[in-house]
Amino acid sequence: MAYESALRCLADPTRRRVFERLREGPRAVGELAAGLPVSRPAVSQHLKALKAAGLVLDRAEGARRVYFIDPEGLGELRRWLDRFWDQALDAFKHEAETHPPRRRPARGTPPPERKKP
Amino acid sequence: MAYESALRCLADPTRRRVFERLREGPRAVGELAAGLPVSRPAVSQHLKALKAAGLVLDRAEGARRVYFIDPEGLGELRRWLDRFWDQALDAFKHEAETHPPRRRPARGTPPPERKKP
DNA sequence: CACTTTCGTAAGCCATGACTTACGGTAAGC
DNA sequence: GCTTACCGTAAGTCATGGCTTACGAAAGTG
Repeated sequence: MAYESALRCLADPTRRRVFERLREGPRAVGELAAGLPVSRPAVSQHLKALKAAGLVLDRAEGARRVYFIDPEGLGELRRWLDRFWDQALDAFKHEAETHPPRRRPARGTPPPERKKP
Repeated sequence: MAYESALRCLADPTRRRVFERLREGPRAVGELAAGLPVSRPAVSQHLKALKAAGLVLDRAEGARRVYFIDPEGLGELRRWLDRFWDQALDAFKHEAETHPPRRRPARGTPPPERKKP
C-alpha cells in the first residue's frame, strides 16, 4: 500500500525534479529550492510528501536539514512494476498470437485476409 | 519523455484500476466500466490518457473497442526506474557510510558517540 | 430501414492540490 | 543575549483535472 503514494508523488513534475536532484546525493532544502522555479516552502511541502511516501529520509545538520533518497519506497515501487511487467508481457504475447496487429503493409504486400466465421 | 506521462497516468487511482484490470487480458470499455464506481465515459477518458502515454493499445471488434496493455510505455517506465534505482542505491550507500543512521538503540546499548571536530 | 448496442467527445461542475506569503521556532555567529 | 540563517507550518488563492450528463457516430440486430 505504498507504491500508490510513491506513484502519486513522482507524478508531479516539480516533486520529481526534487527527487531526481536527490539522486546525485544528499541536499539541504535551500540548495534544492535554489535550483527550482518555486519557493522554498513549496520544496519543503514536496519533501514532506516524499518522506511520507517512503521515498526520502532526512537528517538534521545544524540549522539545516539534509534530505536523501530512501531506497525503501523506491524498491517497493520497483517490485510492483516488475511483477506488473511479467503479467502484462504474458497477456500481450497472448494478444499478439490471437490477434496479430495491423501493420502498415510494405510496398507490394497484399492486405491481410480476414477470415469470416 | 514518455515515462513522465506514464507516471502521471498511473498516479490516478481509477486509471490505475483500469490499467491493472487490463493486466489480466484484453477488455472492452463496457466491461471495464462495469467493475468500477465511475461512468463509462469516464473510463473512455482514462483509456484515452493511457493510450496517449503509450500504456495501452486498442483494437476494433465490431461495435466494441477492446483495449490491452502496450508493453512499450510500461517498458520505458521500467527502464527509467531501473537506472534511477542504481544511482539512488549508490548515493544511499555513500550516505550510510559517511552518516550512519540514528537507530533506536537496543536495550542496554549505549547511545552512539558523536565525534566533535 | 428502424432500433439497439457500444463507444468517443463536448460542456460544465467541483474537489484536489500546488503554490504563494506570513509567521514562529531552532541553531549558528558575533 | 541579540541578530541572522534555515526551515516547517498555516492560511488563502487559483489552476488542473476527474467526474457527470448530453449528444452524435458507427456497427450489429430484427
